[in-house]
Amino acid sequence: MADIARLAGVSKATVSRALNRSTLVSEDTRTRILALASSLNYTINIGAQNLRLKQNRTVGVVVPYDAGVRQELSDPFFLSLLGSLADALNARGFDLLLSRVDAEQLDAAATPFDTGRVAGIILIGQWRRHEQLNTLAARQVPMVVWGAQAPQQRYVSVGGDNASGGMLATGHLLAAGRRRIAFIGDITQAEVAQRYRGYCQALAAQGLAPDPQLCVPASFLAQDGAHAVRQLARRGVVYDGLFACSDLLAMTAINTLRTLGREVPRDVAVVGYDDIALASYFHPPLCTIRQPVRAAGEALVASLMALIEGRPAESLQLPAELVLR
Amino acid sequence: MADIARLAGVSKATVSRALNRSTLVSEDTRTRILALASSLNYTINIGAQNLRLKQNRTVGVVVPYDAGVRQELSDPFFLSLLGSLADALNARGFDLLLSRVDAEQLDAAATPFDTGRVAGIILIGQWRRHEQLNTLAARQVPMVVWGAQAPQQRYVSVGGDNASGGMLATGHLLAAGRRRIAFIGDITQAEVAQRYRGYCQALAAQGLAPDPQLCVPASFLAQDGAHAVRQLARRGVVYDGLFACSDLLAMTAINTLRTLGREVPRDVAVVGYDDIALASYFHPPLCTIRQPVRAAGEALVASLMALIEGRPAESLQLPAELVLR
DNA sequence: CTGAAAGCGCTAACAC
DNA sequence: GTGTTAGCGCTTTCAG
Repeated sequence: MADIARLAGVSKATVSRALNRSTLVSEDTRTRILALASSLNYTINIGAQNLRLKQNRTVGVVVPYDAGVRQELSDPFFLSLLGSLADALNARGFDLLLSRVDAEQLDAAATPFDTGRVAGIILIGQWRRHEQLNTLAARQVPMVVWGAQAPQQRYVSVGGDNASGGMLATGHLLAAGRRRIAFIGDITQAEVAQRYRGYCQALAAQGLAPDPQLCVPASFLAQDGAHAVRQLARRGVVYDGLFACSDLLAMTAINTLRTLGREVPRDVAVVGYDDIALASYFHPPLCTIRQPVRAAGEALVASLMALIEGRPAESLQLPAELVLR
Repeated sequence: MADIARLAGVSKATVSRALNRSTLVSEDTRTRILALASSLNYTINIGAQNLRLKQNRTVGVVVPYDAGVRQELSDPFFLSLLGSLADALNARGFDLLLSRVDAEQLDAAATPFDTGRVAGIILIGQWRRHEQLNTLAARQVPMVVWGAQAPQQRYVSVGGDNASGGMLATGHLLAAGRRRIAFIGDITQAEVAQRYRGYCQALAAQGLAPDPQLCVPASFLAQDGAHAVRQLARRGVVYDGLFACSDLLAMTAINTLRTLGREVPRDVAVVGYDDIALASYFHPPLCTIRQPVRAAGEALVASLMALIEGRPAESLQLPAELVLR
């Protein structure tokens, strides 16, 4: 900026004003400065500007990883959520700083905030240790979390309506005449637990009780769909419907059912969750519960903006929708 | 930092030294300052530190979008590449700033660099306008691009070996006895053009000539796989093999073949490209060309680090690998 | 309308 | 060992 000032024969102050389109600078000095700046590919240094203005137009998006697995960022649902966050932030003139933290050390998620890198944090992905989030919130870290609402939660969350999703999925299978419906998912995860609750409610509405033999634990790793189906086979339990808590689980489950000689949907009807892009290309057509990714990104960003500006923000549940295929 | 200094009864300089683990500070003042800082959740403000040190440990990852479609960031291959970039950068203590630019305005990709936000740029995704990249490179923007090597390119690129990938895919189909092999892909894209070249070479090795009737244009949008298969049907052209330039195209192509009453792989054998996670769960099993995502992220970051540190960096091609399923 | 000067939070000579 | 001071690139009073 000093260079531009020298070349234009004015002071740094005038250059600053011209570049910020202040009205306190004459028409022709402004155009002269602007021309000079663009010819030199000069742009205001945001770091210095932030320092001076004590502002910050960057948001941190944090995705936890399992220290053990150290797997790639690979869940299609979270990946597409990330894309929608990028768009929602860009639209508001915010940058997105992506970082990954150990799922057990969630307090590390606040580092980019503590170091002044970002104005707030959006947390997406899977983890447990909810109490660490409360600790962060107590520290006044502006933060919005994707996921289920916990009973004692002191932070703002945005999530899908998992209970309703579970009901829709199970209700659809029941409506198709299925009566023995298996459930695949990790019910120690809050979101999955809510889907399981919806599952139980839908069964109860038909006067059916959930059979614990039909509930199989599974992580969000795709291959667990295969494990779960084999587990059901080992248990020797009879079933004609299957509700999988992600589309990836549903797909591997379907392939495994096929290798076990069971035809989908004739022998076992399957419903997945998320409605990832690939669900519509799968064969047989995969019926699923859509999570509104676009709206989710928007809502997460809108809530975070409120927190950053000191306005209150409510936790939110977005509607789940049954996609028939 | 001033607060900490006051509370510890020392100067800001001492606090700075203690926090940076300088040896010029006595053992017990250091521990006292460190304790104070952590109890207050205080961390050095990176923005101010960067300004003072004229350094920057952030890298910009830029993903172009089509202004028309304004689609979500959704290509599974680029998404997983993004994940591997996040890991590779994190491992080096760098942050990742994600931004999206209009594919027609690639010069905007340099904005985060011009504004001093990032030390360099990694560009992934699809675009045309290669000449804009040369312009950026001429401006000395440290930049590494994922993709094909162009003849007159003045920037550093890292990409897969597309010619070899095309040969492997086609060679596999030929080895399976297929002789009429369709090609689906947008050969105006440099990477796809190279795959097409590999396709032609593999055919030539068997004394076959490529039939233009068998080459169908398609974008990377998944549904184009369906369009392409219908196009082939309209042309009334006979084929028993199909090489699709992405797994998504292959999957929609397969589903469309099925609706047209053609069985895969009996009537038409199919090979895809990328080896995205879902390829292994697809039915029928999808044979594909693997792009080494992990190595790609590493290589992109390593090359960018070289450029940032003023070392030379060579453009690079990573080996393609045939995945049989 | 424009310039001089102070200061955002930090670090690195240079003193002591 | 520790403190003083100048300055990274910017904005913004306050004077002119």
